[in-house]
Amino acid sequence: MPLESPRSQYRQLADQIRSAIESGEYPPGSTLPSEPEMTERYDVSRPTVNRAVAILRAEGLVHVRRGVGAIVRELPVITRDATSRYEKAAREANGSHGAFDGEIRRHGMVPRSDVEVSLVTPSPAVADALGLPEGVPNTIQRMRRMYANDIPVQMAPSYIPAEIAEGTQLAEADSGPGGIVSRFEELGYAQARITETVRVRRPDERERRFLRMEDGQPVIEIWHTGWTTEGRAVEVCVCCIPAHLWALNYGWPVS
Amino acid sequence: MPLESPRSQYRQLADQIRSAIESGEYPPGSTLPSEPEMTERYDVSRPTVNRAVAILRAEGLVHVRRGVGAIVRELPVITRDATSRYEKAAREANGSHGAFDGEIRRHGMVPRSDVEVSLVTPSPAVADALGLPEGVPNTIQRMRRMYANDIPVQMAPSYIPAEIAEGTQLAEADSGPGGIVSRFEELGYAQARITETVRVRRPDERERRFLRMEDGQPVIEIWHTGWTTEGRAVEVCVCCIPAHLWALNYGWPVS
DNA sequence: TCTTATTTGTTCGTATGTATT
DNA sequence: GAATACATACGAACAAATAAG
Repeated sequence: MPLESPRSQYRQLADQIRSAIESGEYPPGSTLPSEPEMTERYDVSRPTVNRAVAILRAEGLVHVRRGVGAIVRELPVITRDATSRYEKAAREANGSHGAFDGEIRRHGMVPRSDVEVSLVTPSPAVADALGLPEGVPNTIQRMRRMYANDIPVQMAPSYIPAEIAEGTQLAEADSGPGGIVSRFEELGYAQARITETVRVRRPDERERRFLRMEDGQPVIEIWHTGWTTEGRAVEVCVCCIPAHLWALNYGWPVS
Repeated sequence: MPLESPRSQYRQLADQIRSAIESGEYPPGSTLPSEPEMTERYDVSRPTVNRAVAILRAEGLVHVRRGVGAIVRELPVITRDATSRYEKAAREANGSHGAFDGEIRRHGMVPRSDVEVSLVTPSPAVADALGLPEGVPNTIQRMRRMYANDIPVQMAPSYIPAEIAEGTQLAEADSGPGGIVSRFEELGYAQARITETVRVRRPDERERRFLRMEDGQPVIEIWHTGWTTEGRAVEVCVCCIPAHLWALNYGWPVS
């Protein structure tokens, strides 16, 4: 590979492979040529090839497994419509259990999710968001792990004051039709206002492993808070999703 | 450095340096020890040190200049409050020209922005978003480059149908008090509803250079659309910001 | 189950180039 | 111009995961 000075070889190689992927030469599910093969084909060293592939990994374009190779990813971009996902119609459409189900079904994929419910001592940040005292086991955690076509796409622990949730379906794994938002309504804690804070960061090891994320790939973290008309925060959800898989939609009236 | 097998040396080293930064051992503005120095101190090869530093760069923690070293960044996280930034009060507070000015001032920093106005043929995506025919120079582009304390923090070209903007202050570099949203109001195209789509991606070369971004660092791209009560899209803004510098806030009533 | 070939992950030592001071 | 510091690249080697027999 002839090297044009301003652009490094590994970057040029990454560009070339990316083009090949986008042109369909390497379709989703196929593997790229092995590193030794590309070493020869492009006349560069193996570390250089490895570094080029690392770029594509960080972009979410390929998915590498040792002993197998670099597999081209299918890239179903999932749209999360924040505004409509908390409307009753969207939550209960097609018999969906909550917003996520409808979201994935709309993209023609099959949703699945696990929920683990437990009584926990919330982190200071969560306690603060809920207006609860710190360091006390006063919160129900609903740890949801979500999949689309069996691919992990979201990890989202929700936190609810135990005072509200205990003894109700909010503290059960199956939250029933319409998801927990519908349960809040029935319990007299209808969510009247939503706020969300969006940040991009690197995943921690646990998240990286669960979401099967490549090195260098960022996640989007959404702190989602549901408020009653009285201004009480009744639910905080810390949603963690692979950045390359999702697009977020928001819409609101200008007052 | 003794190597624990499951975690690579360069990752361990990155962790160590990160901790040192967070503990204040290397305060913002200071430089890390040089690579040869760390090579010796941690007893690893220089490429390994380089790779560890690359992680910190991608995280936005340090900023590397050849011939100088790795400089620890100050990390002022700027909050972009999407809901309130289009309210008149916020836009015109402190004599601010538009939402951005107020946003930066609120963080105790000094805002500055350049605007270049030109008549352009919009990309298909922009034309589509505005409901205009493609391939025709029918759009006013307001290319804004924004700075906080003279650090580039945002690149945001706005697109307005030429039919609306031409001959008005919308087509001038200085959009006047309250920013262009106020001008739309005066022209009878008050924005009644906002939609935003958020995506995370790698910056292109131009963006990377302007925003002084390190290798591997993602940007947030926000497609912002302003709609009139009649449902006409009168403004599309493609906002590009370094992901590590910003947090986005949204809030809306549940209907 | 064990073995072997394949493939990627990581690291080293070394060398050269380029930007800055 | 010289010294310093990072950027990139090569070749080699061994480790670890996987697949096939």
